[in-house]
Amino acid sequence: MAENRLEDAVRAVRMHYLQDMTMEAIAREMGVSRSTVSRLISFARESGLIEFRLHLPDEHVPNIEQRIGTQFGITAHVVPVPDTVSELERLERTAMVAARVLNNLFGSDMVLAVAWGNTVEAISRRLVPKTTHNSQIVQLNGAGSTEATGISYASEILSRFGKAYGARIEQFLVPAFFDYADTKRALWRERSVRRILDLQRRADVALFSIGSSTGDVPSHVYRAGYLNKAELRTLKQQDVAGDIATVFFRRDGSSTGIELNERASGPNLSTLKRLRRRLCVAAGNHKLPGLRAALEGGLITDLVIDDGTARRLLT
Amino acid sequence: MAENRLEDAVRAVRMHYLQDMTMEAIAREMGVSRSTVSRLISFARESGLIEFRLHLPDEHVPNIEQRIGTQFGITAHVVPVPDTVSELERLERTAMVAARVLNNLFGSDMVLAVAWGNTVEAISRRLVPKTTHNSQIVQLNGAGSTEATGISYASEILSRFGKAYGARIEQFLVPAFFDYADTKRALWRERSVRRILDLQRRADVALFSIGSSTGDVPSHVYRAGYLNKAELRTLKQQDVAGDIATVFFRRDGSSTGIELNERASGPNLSTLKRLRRRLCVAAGNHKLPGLRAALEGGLITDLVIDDGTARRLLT
DNA sequence: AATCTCTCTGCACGAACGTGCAGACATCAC
DNA sequence: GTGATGTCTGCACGTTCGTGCAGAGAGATT
Repeated sequence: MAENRLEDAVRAVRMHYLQDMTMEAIAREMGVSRSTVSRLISFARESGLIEFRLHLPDEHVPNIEQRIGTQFGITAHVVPVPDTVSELERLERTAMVAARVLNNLFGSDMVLAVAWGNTVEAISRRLVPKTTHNSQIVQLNGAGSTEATGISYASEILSRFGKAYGARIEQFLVPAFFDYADTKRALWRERSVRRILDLQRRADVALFSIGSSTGDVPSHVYRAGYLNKAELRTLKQQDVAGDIATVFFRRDGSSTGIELNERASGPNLSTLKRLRRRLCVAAGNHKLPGLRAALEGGLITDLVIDDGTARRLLT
Repeated sequence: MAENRLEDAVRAVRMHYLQDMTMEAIAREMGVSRSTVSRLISFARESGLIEFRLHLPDEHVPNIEQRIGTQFGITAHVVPVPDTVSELERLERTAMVAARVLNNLFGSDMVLAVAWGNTVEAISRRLVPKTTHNSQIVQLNGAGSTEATGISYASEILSRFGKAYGARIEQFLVPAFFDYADTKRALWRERSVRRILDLQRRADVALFSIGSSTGDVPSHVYRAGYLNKAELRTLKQQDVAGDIATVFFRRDGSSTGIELNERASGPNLSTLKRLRRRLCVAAGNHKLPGLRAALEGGLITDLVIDDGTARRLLT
């Protein structure tokens, strides 16, 4: 029966979307009730069996996207969200679009490196399944903290990606930040760790957001358990604008001389920049300073951003 | 205003299909009525702004398609249609799918050669617009007859294609069949005609159905005004199974020695076979003998066919 | 200025759709 | 055999959507 369900779904979807038939008519032809057809079609949508693809006649790409694209040399996807909605809904809706954009970038025989945090978590809940072969998901930075809640959180995110793409997942079982740079250097020599590092370097697509200390929902790493007050103060003194996967950078996109990076588990920025596609998802104005800096540093190749933040980015 | 309409449509479509919002909610955000949103979205669908793409997890391609595909070495699209519906509806629904399949084959910088007839006419009415650049549509065979109704019929079909793709169209202003082979040979030397012939030879995609003398709706060329009774009798004697664009062939796909082909306006089969993609659309059992022959002769690379006919094809 | 014509919008109604619920049926444990 | 458990289906209801119609507004015509 289970295989039949999928075939039925294909049949129903074809009739509905490709032949413009009503579910009623499809039900009659398939000899089931209309509700069953409705359910088959929902099932098909949820399992990514059908994709809605937008064909913009080039000259009609919304000009915010065009302007962001040309100004920063990236591909931009602007998510229409009115300024009135809550930060949370803005994030959710941006995440939903990001999930679909990701589907166009990631596929068989590829490696996807994912950071973790509020934004990526939201995306992980909205992923549209897509069957791939021989692909892998690798965690981009460690999640261990003094409170130890981060690990299961990160691994849950990761497993959602694995499930959606039918891919093998590789956790990165190290703390987000080390207390001693020496420990990191030592660990980085271990073969188990090097295997992960190597996979990260070979990633075809990296997915991340921008970490920021401000905003209603500050990024995880700026909250208790990861960094202490002294460290946070130091970051501020060094004019840090944001971070990607625990690696900090300044307004001009540079990261040299920021001591904390020596103890961070994420990839240094020059390593990151070697990856082919670097998909950044940024929702909310509090991401702006960090986003500007990341764009300045050329850390991003593809951007999903909400409407309001996009407009402010251009001013 | 006109440009705004398109942008609004894009916005609405994105919210509806990519963010799963109801039209009600979209209307609120855009400050218009729900009906306007509904109309914007219909408009977007009709103008091909949004495409519904089916992702089959490979191993789940309906096995009729798979079997036809491997048995004949082609790509098959089987249109689910119950056996109970009328021939007419079967044709309409097959045509609708064919129009979408064509959109995947044809694009910018390409030449499309179209035959004309009941099937292609139905397709022309269902075309999904798609903007292309520097592409051309060329008529594959002449339409003139002793009754002279065919020309405007064929040119209307052609212009629909041109409109849908924003492409230049080239009519082929010659009769479907010549009375004297000499006339054809003479005309084929004319530069105006050679320009068309050359375009046909350079076509990237050819679109045609199979002509057949049987069935409720026999193909145009088998009806009055094109061939007389003696000619039809001769075809029968020579064991002709069908035709593509006025060029006849036998059960084994061969066409040598069929005298009428010397006087036909369509491309001879070896010329046709040089084209990269040859999309055949066949709806209805009466097309079966001709279709088998065409497949036998390797004249087809892509096939859109209704379910019932597909099943019979495999037996 | 008055009138006509064309296009676009919201309203209102009927058609199409999604989903909680309860019954049917299969599977498994004991 | 009996009951527990889980999955699937159709029904019925509330929601969401498409569309004929009539009014509003913008040019064009006289």
